[in-house]
Amino acid sequence: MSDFAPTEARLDVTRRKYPAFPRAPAVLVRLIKHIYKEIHDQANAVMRPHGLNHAEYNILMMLYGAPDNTLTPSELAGAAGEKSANVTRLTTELCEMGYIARAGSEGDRRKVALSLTPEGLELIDHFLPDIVTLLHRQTRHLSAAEQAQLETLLKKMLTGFGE
Amino acid sequence: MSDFAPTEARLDVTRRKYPAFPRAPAVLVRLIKHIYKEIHDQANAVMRPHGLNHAEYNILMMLYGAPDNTLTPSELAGAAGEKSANVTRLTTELCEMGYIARAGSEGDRRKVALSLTPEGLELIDHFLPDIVTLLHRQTRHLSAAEQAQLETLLKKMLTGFGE
DNA sequence: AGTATATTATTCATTTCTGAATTATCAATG
DNA sequence: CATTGATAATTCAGAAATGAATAATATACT
Repeated sequence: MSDFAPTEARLDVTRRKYPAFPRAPAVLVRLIKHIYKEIHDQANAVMRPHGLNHAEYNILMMLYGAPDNTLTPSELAGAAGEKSANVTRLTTELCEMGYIARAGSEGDRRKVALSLTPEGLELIDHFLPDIVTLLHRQTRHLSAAEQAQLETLLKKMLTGFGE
Repeated sequence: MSDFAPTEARLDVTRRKYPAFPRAPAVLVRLIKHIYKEIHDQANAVMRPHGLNHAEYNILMMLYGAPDNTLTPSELAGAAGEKSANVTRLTTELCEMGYIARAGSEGDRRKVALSLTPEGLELIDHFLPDIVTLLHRQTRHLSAAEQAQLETLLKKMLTGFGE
């Protein structure tokens, strides 16, 4: 599942037909796609026994990391990398499950405050060990130095992605 | 759209509450998620005028890079990182659009051969300039050396991801 | 104050994806 | 050659995500 050689071979074929196709950027994009899909699938598998999926896990963790365990839907969208329409759906479901609560914001009445409930916090404590294991597994081939280096490079890549 | 500082802040909060949460792996995973989502959105936007989405683009490019412009559905699933059920749907649609063709495989009658049609090849030639531009834009902050380094590290991360 | 512009969140129809069967073929073994 | 177990592709129902439109509130400007 992790043999990247065929991808390289395909890229060579592509470049023979279309020499302007930039090898390194294309490899990077394909690698990131493959890694993301694995991360996504594995997170889904780990979270399933807890009754959640990857997206819901992310929403909860963004709130867990927020001051006061509270964010607005649009902050949550940015933090979790979800479209706002999707955040509405996900948070509505999480509300129904009792893990987060919705409240109007006093300062700006357009805004909505989404907060973890005690049940949500309890759930997080319950699944975090599995996630920690998963994170270690997903990075186990990289030394601490390599992780730091990779972090630097990915941040650089992300810089100004939207312009 | 590319300010990663809030993510780091959230991670610090998380680690104060739950010290075992591994900082570097979590950052890497979140970075990859963010970059992938950007890549996905931008590819969707670029391909839309051509009547395709990111997934369909990928399917076509995997065939473009294959010997004889032909792959089986399961090869395609591995190459494009899509679930096989999804490959069936995507390729059926691409067949209906006339960009690829389905044929039974002679050697093994369980297999199906999916090939680019001349129309498919023509379409690819037509959209590739836009994709090349996009790929350069997405990696423009990285030097050639950095791209090579990043490639090495991502490959290392991907190694044995599935075990 | 009144009007135009921007932001926030949601809704809705549609598209896209997933996981769990199901069907068909192949390969190996007794 | 009959049976068992793997592999390939598809189907299907349900889940998840998207883009475009809407409603409500806020901000800036004249």
